[in-house]
Parts: sequence; structure tokens; C-alpha cells
Amino acid sequence: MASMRVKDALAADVGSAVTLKGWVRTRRDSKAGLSFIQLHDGSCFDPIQVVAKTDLSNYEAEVLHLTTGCAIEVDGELVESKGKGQRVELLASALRVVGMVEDPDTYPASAKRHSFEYLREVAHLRPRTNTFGAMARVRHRLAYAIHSYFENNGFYWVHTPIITTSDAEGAGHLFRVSTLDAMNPPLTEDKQNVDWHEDFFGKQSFLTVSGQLNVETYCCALSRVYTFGPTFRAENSNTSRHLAEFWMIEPEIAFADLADNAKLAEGLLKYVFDDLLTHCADDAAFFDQRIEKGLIDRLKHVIASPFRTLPYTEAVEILQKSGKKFEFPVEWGSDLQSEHERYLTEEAFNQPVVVVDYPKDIKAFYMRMNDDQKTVAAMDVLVPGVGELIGGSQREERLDVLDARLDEMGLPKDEYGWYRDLRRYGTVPHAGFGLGFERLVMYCTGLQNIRDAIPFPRAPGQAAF
RNA sequence: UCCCCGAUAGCUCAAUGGUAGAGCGAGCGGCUGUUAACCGCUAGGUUCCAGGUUCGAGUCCUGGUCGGGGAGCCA
Repeated sequence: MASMRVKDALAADVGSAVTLKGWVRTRRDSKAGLSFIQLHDGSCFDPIQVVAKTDLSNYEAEVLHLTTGCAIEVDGELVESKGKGQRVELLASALRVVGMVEDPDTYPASAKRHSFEYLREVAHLRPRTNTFGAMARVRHRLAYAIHSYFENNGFYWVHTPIITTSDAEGAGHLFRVSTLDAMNPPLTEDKQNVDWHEDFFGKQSFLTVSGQLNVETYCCALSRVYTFGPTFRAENSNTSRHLAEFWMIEPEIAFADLADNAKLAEGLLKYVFDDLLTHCADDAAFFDQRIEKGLIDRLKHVIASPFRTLPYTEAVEILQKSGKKFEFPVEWGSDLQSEHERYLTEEAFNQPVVVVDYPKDIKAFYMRMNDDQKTVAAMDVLVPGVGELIGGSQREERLDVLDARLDEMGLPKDEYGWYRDLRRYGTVPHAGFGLGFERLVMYCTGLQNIRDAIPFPRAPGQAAF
């Protein structure tokens, strides 16, 4: 008897003899001499209906005691369902209990609605629910689609380091990595500081906040590269859009400018949205129905719309002339707030908008100076529904300009030795962007809290499981 | 980190300062090719923690812990 996934069984021919293995969602008994068991194994959104009749040897002893969460194996034949709601069902010839629920009365994820807040407290069981099973599958498919897109377009995946010794990337607080004894660290001669020379790497080390600077080096050799891995921010920010540990996709392309960068972002987003709607149709339908109405139409709208490029300066003028009352005033030189971004992409244009050429004072040192000496070649991709999804830039490839920017921002040049070397030995215009993976998952599922878009969320004070 | 809100049964929530309640889930029974079924019965509580006010506190006050929403920061 062939062991099969529920997903395949639901599509298989009537008459097939199969074995299915999974967990019980619900059990309903009929005194006509049978029980209906909804069995799921995570292979797809839908469970399959198992029909267990009283002639099973363990019907009284075990089947009638199955509750939500029990693990079972079922041998049987796929038959046309006599009831409504499903094409086929599994008529059981044998049912083996693999793992019972110890105390059904206190099973934390019973067959009822639970709040997302509660399920975060039982993160080891939340994948058994519709929403988090679907989230996990969508997450997988998005990651797969991202790799596929890059593979199809000649990119190489570069594994940038998790541990770095650069403490001057300027992207928030870092988590320290150390093997020193926290209770009794070695001190410098004057006893005023910890002597980091004694630490594992001979200097201070941290968890990475971005793979960008590293991936630029491979970009300037392999031409088209990307990173896809975890990043860490020790910011004490407690919001529905921030995590201490999150995954980021950072492509980097050589011999390319900001327009090429925007085109890449557009191509990537459209590809992964389309792939998701094709390959996770059942999960997408669930999110569209139960989490955010109109989700699928929103994604289709992005797929069908050209992305509009809009210089920051024009964006500010549009916002100022909009007559719209914003909580924060709009003026040239300050960063766009979320409400401004939403207005531009939702009301002003109703299409994805790529805002480019931001004032240099609000952007990072490595972004390429424009000829006006006031703006840099940075871009934010704004999409209807959430606002900013991607941030990127053309990188400063001219060493003298880069050095001037480092000086201007008070950053130590000696910390950027290898980064500056790239500009001395065959420098080339290049560009890239960062896409927060969990924010992409949020956008594709409608989930409102980023902690529900990752299997095991890490946030200030939260690292159980 | 700042502002606001909250914490009562396994879960979701009620309860004017005066005997702690319901729905779901669970157990038992009934009924039915059922669809998060339906009907009945039963069990289930240190009302987040520590103080305080009061004849009396789930309720009011102070402090703490945890959670949620918003802001800042960003991806």
C-alpha cells in the first residue's frame, strides 16, 4: 500500500489503495456506525476526510478517543465521497495510533479559533493551525521563487558571513558575539576596558546587520550576485514591523545604475508574486478569504502595473500640493513617513512607485552622489497596501567621493580598508537593494504582525522555543 | 525607548465595591453520511504578582511582570 501525502491523495484516482499519515484536526461521530476524521499532514491547505467504521478492530478502544492533535496512520481506499464538501475521502481499512494527545482537556491548540497573540505563546504547536501552516508553505514558496528568479537571470547566491568584526556599518545596534567570561573578562592594562584582543577573533565581533558590504566584493567579480540569509538588529524596538532576527535578500549588480536596480526590483517582485499565486493557490485563497480581503487582487494589480519612477523632489511637491492633511509635515530634506509613502502609491498613482534621488543627509555613506551634489542615487520601492517594501541604491564607486562622504559623516576610514580597496582595483558602477523577507511574507499573506510571518520570532524579551 | 489599552476556566470573553458566569474545547450520554455538526448533563478558578484602601476588592490606589496598539528607528 503506497504511502502518500494528503496533497497527492486529494488529487489521486478513486480506487487507489493508500496509506496516509498525519494529525487529527477534528473527529465527528455518527451513530450510523462511522466516524469522520479530518486528517492533515501539512502538504497542502486542505485536510482529507477519513471515514472510520465500527468494524475497525480498535474503533471503540481508540478511534472514539481521538482528539485534535493526535497522530495517526491510516490504510484504506480512496473513494468518492457520499457527502458534500470533498471529492474523495479515505475509507479506512486499518487505523493505527502513533501518538495520542496526553490530556485533551488542556491541549493548547484545540480545534477552535485562537488569537495570534496566544499562538505565539505556543509557537511549537501553532504550525498545526490553518494560518501558520499556510504561512510556512508560503514562506517556503517565496524563498524558492526568489532563488528561481535569480537562477533564471544569471545570479549567484553568495553566503555572506553571520559574524562580522566591523562595528561601523551604521545600521542600528549590534549583538555582540564573544567567548569571554562575562563575569570576569580580561581587562586592559589600565583596567578601564575589556581587552577584546583576548576574545575569540582577537577583536570585537558581532552578528551581521547586513550582508551588503560583503556581497559588493563578490559583485565586483561575479557581476550578478545576491545574499539571502539571517540578519540581526539589537534595536529595542517593539513594533509589529520589526524583529531582532530576520531574513533579508540583497541582490547586487555590476556595470549597473539606479535604473537597472529599479528594473531588477520590479522583475523580482512580479515574478515571485506570480509564482506564489500559481503554486500556493489554496493558501493564497485562504489568506484572501480569512486574513485580508482583496489580497489576491492586490497582488495581481502589482503584477499587471508598470512601476513608476518618481524623483524624491517631485514626490515632495506632489505631497505638498495634495491638500491632504498629514500627521507629519512634508518638507524637502526630511525622510518620507509611512503615511506619505502610502499616499503616493495608493492615492496619487495607484501603482507601485519607485522614489529615487533622496537628499544625501538622510541616506547612508555608500550611496552614490548625484551630480547636483545634494541628492544620492537611492531608491525606495513603494507598493499599495504597505508602503515601502524595498530600499536600495547605486553604490559610490569613486574612491575620492566615497572618502569625502566617510569624512563628512565622521566614519573611520581605516575600518573600511577592504571596502575602499574595491574602489582602487578596477572599480565599476554597481547597485543593489535590500528586501526584508518577513515583510514580503506579510505583504503576500496579509498578516499584520511580523512575528506571525516567521516560524520562531525573536524580539526584545522574546526568544523562547 | 516614549504614549495609550489590557491580563478572570484549556481558549475567547462577561460580572454597579457585596455568593465567579457564558460560549467554545474536554468527559459522559443522545441523534445524524457528518462538514469548526446538533441536543442534554458533568467537571473545570490562587480573577498575572507584591503591597495598600475598605466591614468587604476580579472591580479602587501604588509598584512590578507579561501581552496588544501607536510613535521613533528601520528591512
